[in-house]
Amino acid sequence: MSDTTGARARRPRTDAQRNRTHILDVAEQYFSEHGITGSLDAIAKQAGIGPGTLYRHFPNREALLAALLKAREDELVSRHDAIRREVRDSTEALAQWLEALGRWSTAFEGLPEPLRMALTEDTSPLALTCQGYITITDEFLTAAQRDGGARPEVRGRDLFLSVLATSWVRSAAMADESSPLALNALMRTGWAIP
Amino acid sequence: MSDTTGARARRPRTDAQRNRTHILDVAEQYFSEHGITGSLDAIAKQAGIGPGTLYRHFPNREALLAALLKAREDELVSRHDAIRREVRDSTEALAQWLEALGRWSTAFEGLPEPLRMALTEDTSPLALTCQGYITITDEFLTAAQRDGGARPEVRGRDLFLSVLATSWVRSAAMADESSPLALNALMRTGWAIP
DNA sequence: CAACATACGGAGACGGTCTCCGGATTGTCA
DNA sequence: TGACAATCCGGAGACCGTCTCCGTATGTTG
Repeated sequence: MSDTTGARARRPRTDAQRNRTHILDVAEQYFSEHGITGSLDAIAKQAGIGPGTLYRHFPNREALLAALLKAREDELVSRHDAIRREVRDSTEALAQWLEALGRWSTAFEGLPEPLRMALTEDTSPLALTCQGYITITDEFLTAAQRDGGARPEVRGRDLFLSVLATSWVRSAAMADESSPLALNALMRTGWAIP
Repeated sequence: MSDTTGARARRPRTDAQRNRTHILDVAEQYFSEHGITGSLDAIAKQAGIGPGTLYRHFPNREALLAALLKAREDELVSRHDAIRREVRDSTEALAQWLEALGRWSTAFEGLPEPLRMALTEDTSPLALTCQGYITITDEFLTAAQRDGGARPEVRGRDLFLSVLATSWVRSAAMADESSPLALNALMRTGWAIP
């Protein structure tokens, strides 16, 4: 529905489109290096544009983040498909999905924070994404529960939050690198049935 | 060693002392209402003093926080004593200690964040406090492990981080109030041996 | 090539952190 | 008690980050 709609808007100007993708490129790198709390104006400057331009494309940090994560969404969705296709054991499938979620939520330093926020304020552009992933988690979870591999009292939302929480611990590189692993193990013994 | 040291500093002026405690009072209330990310200058204004005065007493937000938590330290220490005195079952003792830690780390909205930071940068005034509580956690934990109530591979540091992580989830009041409870339960099945 | 919609850019309002130092206040000692 | 020195106060303002507004520039369409 983007081609021949009745009163269709003309398509965005090419310079705008170019700027948009360029901002995303720069932001991707900048957030990777400085974490998501880095200065947005600095990103604009590094992209060679004015702050106004950046803020028109992405009205705030969350919007920019959402756009960046959109790119990684395909990655996660295809991982989701691969797991459904290749992993027979439903418990193992859940475990692998949670691991994929963990990688996703540590894409940038400090990412777990806005993700958690998005779960409370549904006005956030990240809220929809999170909700979708919770649903997927629930699917894997109920399958595992049906097969007796996961405790029945656990909910998908709780697992999603667990992943976020352990990713949050991992943030701000700890002196002790083993803690995130330990927490993951703790979580797993928490939801799994041996 | 505060009385008759050789070249002892004279004791602080009474107005300074008065200001200090007054700042703490105001900050306690302000952080309770607005979370720990509230404006420090606003606290100064509300206390009827200049920003400079606040920052001389507490050079940054962390220092102020540390001072506020110092007050609650007694509370936690006495809780620690009470548990050791009254709770016979070492596993139950550990559980109760973790619960006390959880309450401590949710004293103010947003508190878990600086606490986690303090664990990585040992220059923080909060670092010592955290370290102490990790040690205590380790004591309770090894006792529980000796009695076969806790998994041997778990470490005190991991449990402390777990508590912080669940408190972090609780922050920013979720629409779903049951999640923190669920996470706590998950954690417990994670470290406990039935 | 108009003329119109759209987008750009940067000046600057705003709010927060934190510093600096002239002036006020307190403690001390003769 | 009356200086004097040590100490502390207060607020102006430097600095940084977020975000807005609008005159100007650039694309797009007929």
